[in-house]
Amino acid sequence: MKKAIFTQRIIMSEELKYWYLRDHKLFWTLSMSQVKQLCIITGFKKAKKGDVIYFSSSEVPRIFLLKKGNIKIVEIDEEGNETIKDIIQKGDLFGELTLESDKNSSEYAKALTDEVIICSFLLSDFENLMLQNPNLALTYTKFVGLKMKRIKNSYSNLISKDAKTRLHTFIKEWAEREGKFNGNKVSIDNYLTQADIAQIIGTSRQTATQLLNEMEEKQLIYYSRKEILIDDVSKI
Amino acid sequence: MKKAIFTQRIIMSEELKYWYLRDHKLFWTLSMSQVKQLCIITGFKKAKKGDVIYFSSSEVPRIFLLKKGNIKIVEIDEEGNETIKDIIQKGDLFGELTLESDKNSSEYAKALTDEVIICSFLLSDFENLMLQNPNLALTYTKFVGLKMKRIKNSYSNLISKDAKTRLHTFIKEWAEREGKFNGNKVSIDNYLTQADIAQIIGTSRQTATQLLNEMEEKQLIYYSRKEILIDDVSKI
DNA sequence: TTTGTAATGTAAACTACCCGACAAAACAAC
DNA sequence: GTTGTTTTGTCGGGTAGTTTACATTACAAA
Repeated sequence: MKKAIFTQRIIMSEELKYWYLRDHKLFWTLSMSQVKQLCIITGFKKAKKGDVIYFSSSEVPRIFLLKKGNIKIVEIDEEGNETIKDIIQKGDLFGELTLESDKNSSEYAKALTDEVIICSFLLSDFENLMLQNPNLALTYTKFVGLKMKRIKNSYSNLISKDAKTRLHTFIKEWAEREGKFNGNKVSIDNYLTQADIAQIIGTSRQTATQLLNEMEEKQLIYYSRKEILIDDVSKI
Repeated sequence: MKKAIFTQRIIMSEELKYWYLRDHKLFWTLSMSQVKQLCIITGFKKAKKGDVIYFSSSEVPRIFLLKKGNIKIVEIDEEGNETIKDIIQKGDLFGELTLESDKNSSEYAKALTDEVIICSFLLSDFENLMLQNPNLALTYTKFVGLKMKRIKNSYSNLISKDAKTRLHTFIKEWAEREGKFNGNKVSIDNYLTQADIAQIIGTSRQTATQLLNEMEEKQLIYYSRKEILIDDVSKI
């Protein structure tokens, strides 16, 4: 099950790092020098599909920014059961969004796609920058707030609906977030296994498989390991 | 089912309003004049148990602060099914945490306790103040972040665990947040019905009742409409 | 091309939980 | 007190979904 853990730190010129950060909406309001202030201690990590990425809690608290690819945040309990806590997509911030480090959590990230680029900076630096630049704080808050709203929605979706509805809403939302549209047809780049999907919608792998096949029989979707094709999103 | 809707706007001296706001951690960093800036347009509302409080979406977006009591935020879907979206406690901020108004949601709040005092101010004023006072921005960000973490936890708890575990974790967290401790014994001021609890942990009322009685048989808790007594929190 | 591993498919037994229905108890209003 | 309403208690029948267990297929590495 477990694969070799391998994450690589990339050596990068200051200039390049700068653009990586500047690229993100959150940092548009910052001046050149302010971004550089963050960059100095910025670490970049690259990972490949299946790689495990730890945010060792012993280190100084950091904020992460996913530049490329997709990762999942999972938590392991005493019995070794994986629980998916979050799916992070390109452009998302993650880590200590509370701006407070939390020691006793056994969370780690796992790369879902082949090319994953993570960029991180020190929490303290980020805080200082927020104090200097209130606009950054405002934007950041909106980011967190938006994310929260999303989570709350899937949350209430989860508790009240049955597995089928949950799968349908999940696929729909996924399509809306990441799908390439072509009229009503959508293609999604599928970096999740059926087991992953099952975990996300809170059901067993077997049920997820059954439901996906059922959707395929009804010609609603075409499922493969590489991509998911949706014939007509409005029908889902 | 529905009770008369009745919320009362209280006329208050500037001074008193000022202290209501200043009282909250979030506003400690603000100067006298800055708080007054918010206060000018601040509205206070008082409600009694069972009262429904609307945040009419037609109005200007606001941020709310619950000064006293407990309320629940519920959403009604097409078929009239209530879904509990949040339980707000004394001191909590709620409303548009995203700092963006959302028109098409049919949410409203319902008072759970007898004396509920809500204080609100305009979103735009708050944003301006955040820009003027970076420290406020930082504190606010931490607030939102913390809330997010809580939601995420209950979320992953909900999808992976069975009803019994969910109830246990809920009671435990409730005790930790609001209980009056006395060694390992805790007493919780119970403002929720078993139906409420069932909704929160995502199960049917009957199952919740069964599980609560089971816990009582095992001497883990003593349940009544007024309060919940826990013999030993560590055993839950 | 073979071989190993991860992902998907399928089926049957079992069970936690939902739902309907009704009774009893608790509380509030009169 | 009496009466009305909300909350809590209890019992089965039905079922969606879990679990175990194994087969098959896809894919990458040697």
